[in-house]
Parts: sequence; structure tokens; C-alpha cells
Amino acid sequence: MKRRIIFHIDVNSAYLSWEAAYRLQQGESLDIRTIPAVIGGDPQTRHGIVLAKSIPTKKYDIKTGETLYSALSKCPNLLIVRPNYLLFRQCSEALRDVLKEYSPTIQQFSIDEYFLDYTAMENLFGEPLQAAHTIKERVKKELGFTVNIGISTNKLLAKISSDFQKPDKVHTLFPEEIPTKMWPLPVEDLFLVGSATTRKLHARNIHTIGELAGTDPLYLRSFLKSHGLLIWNYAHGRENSPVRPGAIPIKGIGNSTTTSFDVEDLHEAHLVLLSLVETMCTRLRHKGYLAQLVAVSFRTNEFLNYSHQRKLSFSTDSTNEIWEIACQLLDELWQGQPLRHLGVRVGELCQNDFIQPAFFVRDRVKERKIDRAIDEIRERFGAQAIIRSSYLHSGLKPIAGGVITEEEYPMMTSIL
DNA sequence: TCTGGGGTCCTAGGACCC
DNA sequence: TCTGGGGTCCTAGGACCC
Repeated sequence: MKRRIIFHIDVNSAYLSWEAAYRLQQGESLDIRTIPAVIGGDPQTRHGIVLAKSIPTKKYDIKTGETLYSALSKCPNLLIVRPNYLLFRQCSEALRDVLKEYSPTIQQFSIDEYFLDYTAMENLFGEPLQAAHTIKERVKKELGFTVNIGISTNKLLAKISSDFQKPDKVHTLFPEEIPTKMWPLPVEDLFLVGSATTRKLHARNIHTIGELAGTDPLYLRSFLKSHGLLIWNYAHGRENSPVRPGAIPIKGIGNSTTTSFDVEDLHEAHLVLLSLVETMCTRLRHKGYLAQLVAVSFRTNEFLNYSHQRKLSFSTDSTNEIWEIACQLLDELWQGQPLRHLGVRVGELCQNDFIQPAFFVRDRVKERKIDRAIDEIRERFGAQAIIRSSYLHSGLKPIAGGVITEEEYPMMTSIL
């Protein structure tokens, strides 16, 4: 079989680049990529963190994932911009539209990463390196942000090489280049080697990807289980999953929040849950799913995590019903520790293609109508247009979590 | 470093059935 | 009455990703 050619396209400092491109396009003269600037933070949450940073933040030693408080202490005149997820989605889609011109087989891996199968496309757009440069320059010129492109024969190697040197670069990591380009890298640069695995490998004196590749896979399996065999194969560059075009169906939907104060009161905890369930269920209904599993989780002020879930004998997308179950689960789990983080999640999703009212134990038909009416009002007039009266004097936010605010953003018409 | 929010997958143990 | 072992489902927790 002819060897495949896979591209991995990765937007450099995506959130910051996109915000910068947007501001320039709106007529601002300052490019926030050229000053110390970060994207991140939500005034409502207790500790916002750095989601993306400009290159000039490097000399202040600001790291992604660091708290804004810490970043500000290192650089007092740091510009902090809240993430604008609607903009990010638009930019991601604009990138996808460019990539689609170079291959019908592209896969979105995250909001700022795509795989593209370039196999057999040489006749149309030239050698892989040439095509990658064409794509990179087009994105820069037409969309206003830079990308890194990694080229190899599978997704794993393409992804690792897109990470080599940034920004605005094209790299290759073909199998024959593995010993020189990949094996000297620290083992934590390998995909799916996170902090826990790194710790275990370091404890056994395995520090580079090359050393991992040279380790007996059965020994790796003895302390990493099947994950050990997986990363051993990765260390040899072996991976052969296809670039899957089209949307991958989601398995679950969740919503969680770090509270701005310790929650110690049951009624308060229930209200926080409701605010999370409200947005989660709106998303659930918007996607046309019913859920058969409800889970709650929390984190105590001592940073201990707990979770509790229940499989239902029926499927539902009702805000009230899921809230009631979530409250039951919380009550069963919680022993009164002060809470600083609460989450709710639904899973076991099925498509809401047919409704069978006869199966409904309670008056779900009416509840569905109410839920949908509320969704519609919020869609037309904003999330705060209709809120539960229980929030009026509670001091809590009635709608919590990662809602994409459907505010009117001036379209980036000229570049998107 | 004192740690956000959205996900996915794996593992281990217990319950239950045959 | 006690017993084996396999399969499946369920739950909690951990690890990983961006």
C-alpha cells in the first residue's frame, strides 16, 4: 500500500491570535500579539487562568494554565482579555473552509487543530511541503493568523511535528526521521504521556522518547497496563487511525463551575446545580438528545473530588427532571464539607427522534413545552431574559457555566 | 505552579445471572 | 447446600486531551 501523507494543522496561540486578528480587523491599530497579553479569566470564577499568551509574555515567564493573579504579579501591565468563544468558533470554521479546498478528508481534532489526509492530492496541489506552505500562507493572508503544519505518514507523527518550532512553520517527521527528530525529545512530549505517566516513567529512569522506545513493552505493561503498550508503540511512531471526516457523535454533555465562595448550605448547593442543569439541558435539547445517565461531582475546599451517578430506566431532556435527580445524587453523596466546585453531567445519550408520551410517568409533555418555550425566549432575548424566581434574592448567578453568549458580534466579513 | 471547563477512555470491584 | 467461573452491567475514580 502506498504510504499516506497526513497533515496536522495547529493554530499558533489560537485564542490570542484570533482575538488579535479580530481587533485589527475592527480597526484597532495595536496588535495584541506584540505586547504582553493573555486570554483567560472570568470575573465570576474565583481564579481565572491563562488560556493563551502572546510571545512577549515569555520573558516574564508566564505559563499557560497559570492563575491570572500569578501572571499579573510577574507582569503588572499585562493585558487580560476574556475568551470570546463565539469568535473562536467562527475562526475555526473559517480555517476548516480553507483546508477543505486541499482535501475532502479533514478531521477536526479540537477547536484549533485539524488533520488533513493529503494522500493522492499531489497531482492537484504539488509536493506535500509545497502544499503545506501554500496553506499556511493562505491562512495568514486571508484569515490573519498563523498556523504550524506537521507532515508525516500518520496522525501521531504529524501532530508531534507540528509542535516542533513555532510559530508560522512547516515541519516533517517521517518514519525515517524518528531516531534523529523524535527520540531525543523528553518523554512527556509524546501524545498521551501526561503528568502521571511521566512521573512513573521518570521513577524508572526513562526520560526520553528514545529510552521509552528501547524499553521492554512487557515491563511497561506491568506498571502502565494497556496504556504502556500504547505509548511504546507511539514511541516507535506506530499509529494508523484514519482521518475521519464528519462530526464525531458526542457521548455526554456536562457543565461545572468553581464557586466564588464555599458552598455549605444544601439549598444553595441545589441552586448552583440548577444553574448548571439549566444550561446543560438547553444544550442537550438544542442537539436533539435525550440522556439516560445523570452524574454530579464536586470538589471540597480540601481539593478532594467526589462523583456519583445513576443510570435511569428512561431517557429525558427535562430541566426539572434532571435537576431533581442531580439534587438526589448530591444529597446521597455530600456529607456537608465546604464545596468550591460543583459539576453535573449527562451521558448515555440517544437521539430524540421519537417521543412516546404513553411511557411518561409524569406530565412530561407539559414540561417539554415549558422547557422549549424558555429555550426560545432565551435564544431571542438573551440568557438572562427569563430566570427562576428562586434566584432573585440568592446572590447566585441563575445561568452558570460555559454558555456561548449569542450576542451580536460584528461579522468578520472581510476575512472570514 | 496551588490548580478552569469541556470532553474521552480505561480500570477495578461489586452485583447479578447462568 | 455449597460451589466454580465467565459474562455483563453498573459505579467510582483516575488519567489524558485541548
